[in-house]
Amino acid sequence: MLPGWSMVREDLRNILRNQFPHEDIVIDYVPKDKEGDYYTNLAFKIAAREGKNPREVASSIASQIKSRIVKHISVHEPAFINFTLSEGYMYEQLSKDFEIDIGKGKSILIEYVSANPTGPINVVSARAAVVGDSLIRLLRKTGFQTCAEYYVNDAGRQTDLLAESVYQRMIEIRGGTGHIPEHGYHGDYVKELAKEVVAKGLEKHEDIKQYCIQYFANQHRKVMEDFGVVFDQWSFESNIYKKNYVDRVLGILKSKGLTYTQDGAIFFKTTDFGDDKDRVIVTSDQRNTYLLPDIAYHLDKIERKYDKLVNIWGPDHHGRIKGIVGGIQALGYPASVIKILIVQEVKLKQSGELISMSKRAGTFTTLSSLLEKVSSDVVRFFFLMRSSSQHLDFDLDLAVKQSEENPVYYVQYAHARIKSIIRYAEESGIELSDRIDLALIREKEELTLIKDVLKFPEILEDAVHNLDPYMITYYMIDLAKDFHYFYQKHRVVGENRALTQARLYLIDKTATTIKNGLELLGVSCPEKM
RNA sequence: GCGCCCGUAGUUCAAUUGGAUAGAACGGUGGACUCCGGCUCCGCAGGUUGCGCGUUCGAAUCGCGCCGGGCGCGCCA
Repeated sequence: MLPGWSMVREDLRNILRNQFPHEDIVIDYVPKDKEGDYYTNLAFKIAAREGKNPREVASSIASQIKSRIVKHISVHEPAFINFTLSEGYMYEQLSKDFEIDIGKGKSILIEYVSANPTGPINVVSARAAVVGDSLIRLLRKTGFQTCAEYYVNDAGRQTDLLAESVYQRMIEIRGGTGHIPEHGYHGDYVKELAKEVVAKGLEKHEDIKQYCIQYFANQHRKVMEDFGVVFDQWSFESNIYKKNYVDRVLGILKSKGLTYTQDGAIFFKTTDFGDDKDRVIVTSDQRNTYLLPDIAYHLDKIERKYDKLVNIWGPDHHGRIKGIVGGIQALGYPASVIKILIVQEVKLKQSGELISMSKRAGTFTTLSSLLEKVSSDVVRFFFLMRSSSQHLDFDLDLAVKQSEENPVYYVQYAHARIKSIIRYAEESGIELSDRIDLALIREKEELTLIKDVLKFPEILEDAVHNLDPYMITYYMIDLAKDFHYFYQKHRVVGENRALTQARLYLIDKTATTIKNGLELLGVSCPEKM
C-alpha cells in the first residue's frame, strides 16, 4: 500500500498549474464515448483573453505537457484538451488507501428538521432529515468536525395554541362543546392527545402544554432514530430564554439603534441588511415573535464556537433568511458564518392525485405512515436522488410498487454480487491478496471500473462544495451499472490464477466503494440479499 | 400587485455551475444465459430544453420581455 491519497483531477490540475501558475484551472470529465478521461477548457480562456486562435492555443499547450500520469493528450474541436490516463498511474492510485481531508478539522453545526412540537413529522421534514443526515455523514468523512442539532420551539405561541386546542378537545370528551381557537390545530392526533391528557389528570394550561411538548419531542426523536437520523444536540427555545439570551439580544439591537417602535410594536430594521421590509420582533401585546428568540438562538450557536453554521429549512421559510442573517450581522458577525439551505417541497402523489398538506388542517402525510409502506432505505435513496434545491414529486403508489426494481436494490445487488463472487473464489481456494499484478487488468470494462473508483473522492469533494449529497446517489448508480456490465463481459474466477486475483482485487475495491457510498446515504449495504 | 423558486423525452429527474452530438431511470418495444447471484445485460423508439429577443468562440445554464406552475408577503412559525 502506498501512503496518502490524491485525486486524479488534482494531479492534472497541478501539472497545468506548473505551466500556467496564474490561471484558474478547470478539469472536468470527458463525456462517454469521447476520447480521453479528463479535459480542460483552458485554451478557450487564454485564447479569448489574448485574441488568439483557440485551436492553436490548445495544440500549443498540449505539446508542452509531458507527464507520466498522462498516456495521451488530444485536442478536440473547437479547443478541448483531453487527457487519457496512463494505466500505470491508475494502478498506483487504485492501491492507495482511501482517505480524504477537505475540512481539516473545521467545525460545522448543522441544524435541521427542527419541527415544532405541535404535531407529527411530515414528509417535507423527512426530506430535510435525510439531506441533513447525509450531509453530516459526508462532512465527517471528509475531515470536518460536525454537530447535528435539532431545535425545539417550545416557548412560542404555537405550543400555546396546541395546548388550547387539546383543552377544547378535552371539553368535548367530557360531553361539552369545544371550540378550536383561530389558527389552532384540527388534526385527529389532537383528540388522541386530549384523551391521554385526561387520563393523566392534567388540567392547567401550562401542564397540558408541557405534556404536549414532551410528547412530541420524544416522538420526533424516536421517529428520527427509526429513520437512522440521530442528533448530537437538542436545543430548546425555553433554554435560550432561561439563559437570558433573548433580552440580551434585544438590548444589543436597541443599543445599536436598530429598532424602533410603531403602533405599539418593536420593529427590527432588517432593511439595513437587505430585507425588503422591517420585521416585528415584539408585538403590540408584548409577545416576542419567532425572530427575536431565533436570533438569540443563533447567537448561542455562534458562542459555542463553530466555524460555520448551516441551517436546513423548508421552502415556506425562505422569507425568514434575511431576518436571521440580518440579526447575526447586527450582532457584529459576518453574514458568511451562516449558510441557509432551502430544501424544496415534496409533493405527495397518490392514485394520480396530489395530496394537499397542511399541518393545521390536519391533512398531511406523516413520516411514520410513509415508513409503514416504504422501507427507510427506499425513502432515503429516493429523496437523495434529487438535488435538494429542486421540487420533487413523491409518487407513493410508484414508490411502493417499484420497491422490487428500485435503483437502491440495483446498487445493493452489485455489492452483494461482488461479495458472493469473493466467497466463491475463497471456496475455490483463491484468497484476496495485495500482492497482485495489476498490469493484468487492461480490458476496457476493467479500466472503466478503476476510473469510477478513482472518481469517488472527487464526487465527495463536489458534494461538499455544493453542500448537497444527491450527486453521490447518481454516482452510485453509475458505479453499479459499470460493474454489472463488466461482470457480464468478463469472468472473475477463472483458469488464470494471477488474473483472477487481480480481478478480485478490483471488484473488492469496487465493493468497498459501494459500501462507503451507501453509508454516506444512510442506506444499508447487505452482504447477501 | 411585490419578492423568491421553478419550467428539460410519455413520467420522474440529471447535465460537474458558460463547454463537445442535452443524458439516466421508469414506462413502451425487440433481444441475450449449459457459465462466479437474471434483483443482471444489450438494442430500438422517444427533444425546437415553455415562447421570443439579446450577450459570445459556445447558452438548458447569463440578461430583458412574455406564458405557465409553486411558495412567501410587517405584530404565526
